[in-house]
Amino acid sequence: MLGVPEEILEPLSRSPVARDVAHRAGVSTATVSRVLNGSAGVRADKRAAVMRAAQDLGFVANGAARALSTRRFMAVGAVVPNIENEAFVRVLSSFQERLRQAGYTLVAANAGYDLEDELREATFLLERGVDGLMLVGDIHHPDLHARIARHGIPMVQTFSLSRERPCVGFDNAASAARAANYLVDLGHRRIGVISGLRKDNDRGGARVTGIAQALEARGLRLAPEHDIEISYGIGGGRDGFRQMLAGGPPPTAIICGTDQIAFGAMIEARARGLDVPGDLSVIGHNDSDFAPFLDPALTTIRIHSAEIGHAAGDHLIARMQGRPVVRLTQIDAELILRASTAPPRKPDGV
Amino acid sequence: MLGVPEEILEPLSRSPVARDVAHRAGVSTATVSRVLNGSAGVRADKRAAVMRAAQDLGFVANGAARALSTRRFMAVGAVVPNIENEAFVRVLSSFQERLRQAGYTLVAANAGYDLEDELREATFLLERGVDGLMLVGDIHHPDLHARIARHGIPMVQTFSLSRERPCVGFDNAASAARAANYLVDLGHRRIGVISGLRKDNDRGGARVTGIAQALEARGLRLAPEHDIEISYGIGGGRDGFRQMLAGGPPPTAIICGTDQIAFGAMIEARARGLDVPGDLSVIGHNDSDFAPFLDPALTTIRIHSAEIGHAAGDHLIARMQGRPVVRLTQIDAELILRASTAPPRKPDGV
DNA sequence: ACGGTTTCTGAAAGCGCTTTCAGATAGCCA
DNA sequence: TGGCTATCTGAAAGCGCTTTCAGAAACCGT
Repeated sequence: MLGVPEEILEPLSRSPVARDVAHRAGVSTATVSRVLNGSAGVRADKRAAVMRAAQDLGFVANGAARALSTRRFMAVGAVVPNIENEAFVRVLSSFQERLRQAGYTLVAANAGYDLEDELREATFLLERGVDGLMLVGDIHHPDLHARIARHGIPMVQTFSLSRERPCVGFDNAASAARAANYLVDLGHRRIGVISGLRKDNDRGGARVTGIAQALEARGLRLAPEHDIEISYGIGGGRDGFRQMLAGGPPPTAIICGTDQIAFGAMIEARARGLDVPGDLSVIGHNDSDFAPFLDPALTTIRIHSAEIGHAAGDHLIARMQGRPVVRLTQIDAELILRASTAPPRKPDGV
Repeated sequence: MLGVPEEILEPLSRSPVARDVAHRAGVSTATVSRVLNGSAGVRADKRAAVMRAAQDLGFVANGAARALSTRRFMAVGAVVPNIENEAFVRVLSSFQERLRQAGYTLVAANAGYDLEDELREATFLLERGVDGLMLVGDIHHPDLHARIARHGIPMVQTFSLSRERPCVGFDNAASAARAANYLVDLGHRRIGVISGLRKDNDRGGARVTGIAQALEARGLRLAPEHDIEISYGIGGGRDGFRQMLAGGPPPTAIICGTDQIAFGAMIEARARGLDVPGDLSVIGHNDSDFAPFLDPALTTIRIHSAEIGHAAGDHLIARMQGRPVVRLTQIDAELILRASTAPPRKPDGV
């Protein structure tokens, strides 16, 4: 009573091919193809017969044969540094949404912040025959662009802007600088940074640079002991803040590379009896779903991931279809003010 | 000085094919193929010549042609309910790891907890020619299995166990029941549940059922007003707990469908002046990365996502290679005890 | 140095689809 | 109804690779 055993359909000799449909409908494979695709100019009765036959047989065109014949695979690849990172997942998700609408499949790969690995994964996708490629950031293996070019497919890079390559992103330095300026405006003078690993990661690097420059422009500086680099995560945030406190006079405000890091830093601050935002203002990055629910709610730089994904998708689709595109799409990040930032308790003279 | 313009490689006539390599190496395409693949029995000098030529030309075999010829696509599909859900991402990630090692590509799709959409996405992957398919859960569109069978490819379902289909997962009901029993052992008598949407989601449903049965076995019951269904997320957890409090005497403990929900419920509890775990014990699901860092640290049911992904990958690879496999792999979830659970402050008589 | 093996190698036949090209049909006007 | 154009349709030629099959080359023992 639990339904037919699975094997009943299994040995179905071989899946039907276009010729089977053609036979059954009494037409040629050419007509079958015409009906199932472009469908231009096939007489109504034949069309119906083909549809019917295809239906009956449960015909599904063989993708490889089609790809070989049309020389288009209808798939695009994406290589992201970390598929478990919320921001990238959101981009992939919205990217896929667009692609799917246009009939493309997304094939995503994970490169783990390593240039060699990224090259390997991208090559793998290229071999598979993807029709386009999405990359993250502006730092890649020296061979990567040549390989992509050799395949003659379009690529777009996301998150960072670039003069040289088509891109969809924002100015990491500028938006981090905005956060820094906001803190300075509030009266903070000793401002720290806890970022994730910056090696081969232009986003992280640009953010710190942006902050340092903003501070300098205001006559302040990012002290080396307040510039901490950790591996991502809540635990990293705790460690990072602990480390920062070990290095001289504590900052009155910190900017963190992710909301997870900010969360960790806040936990550590509380454990040390520091009040947020009274003793320490905290700013995160990404506006993760939990950010508004922290105590206090986290001020953060919101990256419009969904829009980046959509724009990257639109860009690639347009190019694959030979339509004109703009090379650079800027989607600015936004500073979301919440309760984790406030003027320092006793304004520091410089 | 910024490097050569991008166009320099772009119009590279056409990417090299096996015949070009063959020419250059002075052999036939058959030999090229032999060298680049199975490589059995080709004289060393010819082999070297072919390698050399392939290298020089930057030859990359056309995947579609290869797939068409071998009738194997070297890709497997996965359809998950929500690609932004941590648990699924972790499974995909470890699943991909295994596949990648075996030379397969993972193509993942998002079905959004809707059976029709799942069918659509799976069909899409099937059309693409995937050699295997991973699904989540035990509830699917009635046509789905027939379609998969028609393609003659193996599939494996994850997270839920099944008598009828190959699967890798755990007994959702049993592990939730274990959590319930633990709470009862602590002395709790009024236990509530906040789960995500259960429609077309056997995992969620099984968990609640498991809890209800466990309570009944101990002479208790899951009161309808303590059985709340919400859409996932922290906000949902807050709403859910609020709703629960509105329905009569409050529970002294709750089990939540995810750690996010638990987080939300804890926030709401605190907002209402309830102490966790003094007034309310909370158990989550998944052991998300933030769980140990909540205040108090969250007791939760840890799902060994990485192991599920690995096992599912191994299973599929074995079947695609025609090796024997076990149909059912059980990877039990584990109750991780932390600080969010404790005996109720004043033990309730039943 | 020769026949018999054994090892290599290339020609050619697909894999299943799309698409061109020319022939077959249908449609139209006088 | 005949001739001409406009539509449809099928045969056949690929797409670029793998793989079979049979012939060529290399190797062996005597």
